[in-house]
Amino acid sequence: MNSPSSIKTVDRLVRILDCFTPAQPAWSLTELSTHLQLPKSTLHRFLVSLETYGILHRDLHDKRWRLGPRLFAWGSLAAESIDLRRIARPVMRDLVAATGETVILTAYYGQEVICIDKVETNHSVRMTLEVGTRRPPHAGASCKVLMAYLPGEEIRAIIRDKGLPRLCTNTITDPDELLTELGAIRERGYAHSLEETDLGAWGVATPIRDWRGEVVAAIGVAGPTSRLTDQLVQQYVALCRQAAQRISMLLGAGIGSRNEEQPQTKREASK
Amino acid sequence: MNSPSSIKTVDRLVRILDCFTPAQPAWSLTELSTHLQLPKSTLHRFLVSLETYGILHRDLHDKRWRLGPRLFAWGSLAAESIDLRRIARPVMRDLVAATGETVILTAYYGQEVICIDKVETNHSVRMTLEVGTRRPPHAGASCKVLMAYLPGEEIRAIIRDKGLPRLCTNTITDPDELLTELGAIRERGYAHSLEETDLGAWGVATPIRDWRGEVVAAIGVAGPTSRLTDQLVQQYVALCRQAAQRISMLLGAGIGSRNEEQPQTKREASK
DNA sequence: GAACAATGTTTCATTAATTGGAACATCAAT
DNA sequence: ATTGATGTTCCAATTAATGAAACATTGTTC
Repeated sequence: MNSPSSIKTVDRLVRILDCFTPAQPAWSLTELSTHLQLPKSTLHRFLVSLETYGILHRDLHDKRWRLGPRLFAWGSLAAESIDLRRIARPVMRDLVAATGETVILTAYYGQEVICIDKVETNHSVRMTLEVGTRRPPHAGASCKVLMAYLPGEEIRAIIRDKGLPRLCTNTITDPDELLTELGAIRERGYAHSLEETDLGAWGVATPIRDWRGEVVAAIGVAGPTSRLTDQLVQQYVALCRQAAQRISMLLGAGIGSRNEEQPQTKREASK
Repeated sequence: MNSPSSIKTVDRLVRILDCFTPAQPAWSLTELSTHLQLPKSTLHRFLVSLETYGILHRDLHDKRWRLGPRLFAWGSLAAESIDLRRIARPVMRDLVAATGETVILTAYYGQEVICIDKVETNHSVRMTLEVGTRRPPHAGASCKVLMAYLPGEEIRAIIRDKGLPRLCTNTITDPDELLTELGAIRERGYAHSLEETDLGAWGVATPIRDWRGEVVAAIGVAGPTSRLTDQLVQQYVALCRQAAQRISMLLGAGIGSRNEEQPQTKREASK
């Protein structure tokens, strides 16, 4: 869950803030104290300190602690740093229109896959994944495709550190089986999944590359099994791949030797 | 800018993270070091520590530091705690449709006004304010209306701590003038502004109240002066007020004596 | 391509800040 | 009024953060 960093106070801070999840977004002091195995006095000092800056917020109504507006502000700013979103959004909208299913944009960070953006379909029965949600990398199409293009070292680290917990009926829990699957994904250039993360859900996903050809994100289509047929899957894979390529292109991928030849050439000719 | 809290490391952390703004979203170690007057070694330890958790992110391309994905994740979660957004959104959309101008939802926190949500109009010339942006409370319709309903103590504190910096031609920079204006806003029940924050921009705003009758947010309409006429302003004020009332109603306001029976003893901070 | 300059990283003795047990305060329920 | 639970403050012990300086890396100039 948490590897130690160079500043212990930061470690604690992260441990505290990470307790706030969609499942439990509000905590009382005592609850947190027992959950984190931290003395109430220490925790209390942290909470009050964090409240000073609006990082946490004590609800006047139920007297519980929640994530505060400062995090909201920082988070919004962090989102702007990801200009990938701005670039990908129109393409994602097109993909939703073409497939009639929810489209998600994901990236890998720190042994987790985070949902950067989503565009939902209008179908009343639809796949939904909240923006900002983090998931383990071994289950689901978007997760697997991102994992597939990590360095082998990193893949082994994930399996070692996080294990392969079963999230749903078809989650791959055997390391060897997963490695084989990741190899297959690299070969095919896309990943698909069926009930690996949620019952009644399927997904396909393809990698997005930056100007260096590095996989920096994934775009995925996901929906309920009720609308699933084999032909559709192949169609969706093709559309998804096109979308990924369009985004990659916008990120400067495939311009060829544009950045390969530059290093020698000095632009400072006027000097 | 920063009042001391009970944990110094948290103070530093906030000071560091607050350097990342829309104006300067990326910093190098040396830049930050000189800006914050912190030794490079100390700062370096912080940055590396924060990177461990994805709170900051070192861009591989330009080697600069930016806000990281974990803040994005926490921010998204913090946004969910503000269920005001979910409630207000449909009303905001209606208001955009009725006025043809951008509508913003704002709240007061820690001597600042933060933009919680926005719905933009389709006009090519339009008012835009990014979600998550923080502004001083003394200029602009939304800001002023939120300020107007703060306790007098808090209003004085803002003027004392932050001053009244001039942001645009019509910014109110005189304390007495501002207090008079805030009184007028309370009497009228809405605020309006013309070029107080941005050249060529106007705005009107009305307060949103929760089930206790407390002002918890503001809804505002804003646009370019090119589309402004006096009749329109009055029309927009009426529409804006209706919208605020609809949202307040949805928050449980005006259900009658539900919470009115509580004695009017305000829990003044008896410190 | 050697020398230089600028930026980034590590080390470690000194110093200051965090810690947490325990005492105290507040609140709700009976 | 009494009890129990939750929240808040205190302070001596000890740990953890500090930052000057040495070191390493990267990029630029001649």
